[in-house]
Amino acid sequence: MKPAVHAVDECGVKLVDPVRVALVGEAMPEQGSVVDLADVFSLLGDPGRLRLLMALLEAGELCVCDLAAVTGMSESAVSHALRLLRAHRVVSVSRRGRMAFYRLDDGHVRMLLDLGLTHLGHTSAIHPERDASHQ
Amino acid sequence: MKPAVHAVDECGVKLVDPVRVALVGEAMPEQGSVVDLADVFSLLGDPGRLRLLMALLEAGELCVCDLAAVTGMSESAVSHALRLLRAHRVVSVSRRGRMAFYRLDDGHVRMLLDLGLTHLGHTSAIHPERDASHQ
DNA sequence: CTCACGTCTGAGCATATGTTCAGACGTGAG
DNA sequence: CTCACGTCTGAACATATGCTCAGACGTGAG
Repeated sequence: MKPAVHAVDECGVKLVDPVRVALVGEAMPEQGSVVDLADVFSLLGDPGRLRLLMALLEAGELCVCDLAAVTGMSESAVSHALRLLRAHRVVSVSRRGRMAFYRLDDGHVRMLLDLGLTHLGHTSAIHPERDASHQ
Repeated sequence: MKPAVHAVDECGVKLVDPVRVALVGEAMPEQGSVVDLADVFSLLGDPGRLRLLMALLEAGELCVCDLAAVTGMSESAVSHALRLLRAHRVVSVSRRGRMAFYRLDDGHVRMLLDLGLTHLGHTSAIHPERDASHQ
């Protein structure tokens, strides 16, 4: 059905299944899109930021110092993290007086977080030994 | 309804809304779980790995050299990335002869990838200026 | 057996990332 | 106005990350 060994494409690169490679290559999203998506995942890939986002998911809206208290991070670290999230439109600010209240502002990210929490539930069901205690 | 200014909790930390902070703190997943979830997101946060996984999502199964061709990475880089994904049980190998064929091996990750692709679609619909050309 | 091939691996390097520290900024209280 | 407070910022540092390079390993062809 297909060549047992390898073939060589126009550019001289060795391939095992050139047909499938070509098809998959066509179906792949453009470079820029992949990088953008990777950026989003990367944003969720830091424990500190992830805790910030889960706190906002739970609370709806929190100020910087309360976020610091909930996540156990320094207020400076929280501010840096929130700046990143703000730049990617993942969170939004509303300032009242001298305080800044943050909230989740991206439906897709909210879905990713929900799916992630589901994953957590399944994982702790599969690995009960990790289910020590709260915090 | 709530104190206009701040309060101080038992540990001497300044808080604006101690009640909400306590509630959210209770609802937060345990530290270890958050770190594990962050690890998963982090794994998807690299453009190279993300392209590898999307290629596998599309093709079902591919060998290392074909993965290198599809993603434009070196075979060494692909092998290093696959080792990481393998260690986290995101992909699985089946060796035939001297070739190694990889496939997606985590349902949750597959869902995250699907959701991500949806996000991509919406993003390019919202930001048409990014919709240059294929690849 | 001997060799070529596909894959894997460790070392080394350049870069990216997250934190702390010190201080600036804007706001509201006195 | 002056000061304290909550927040933001840049610099500096330590660490983590991903790549390349060179070579090792196991397998199958001759």
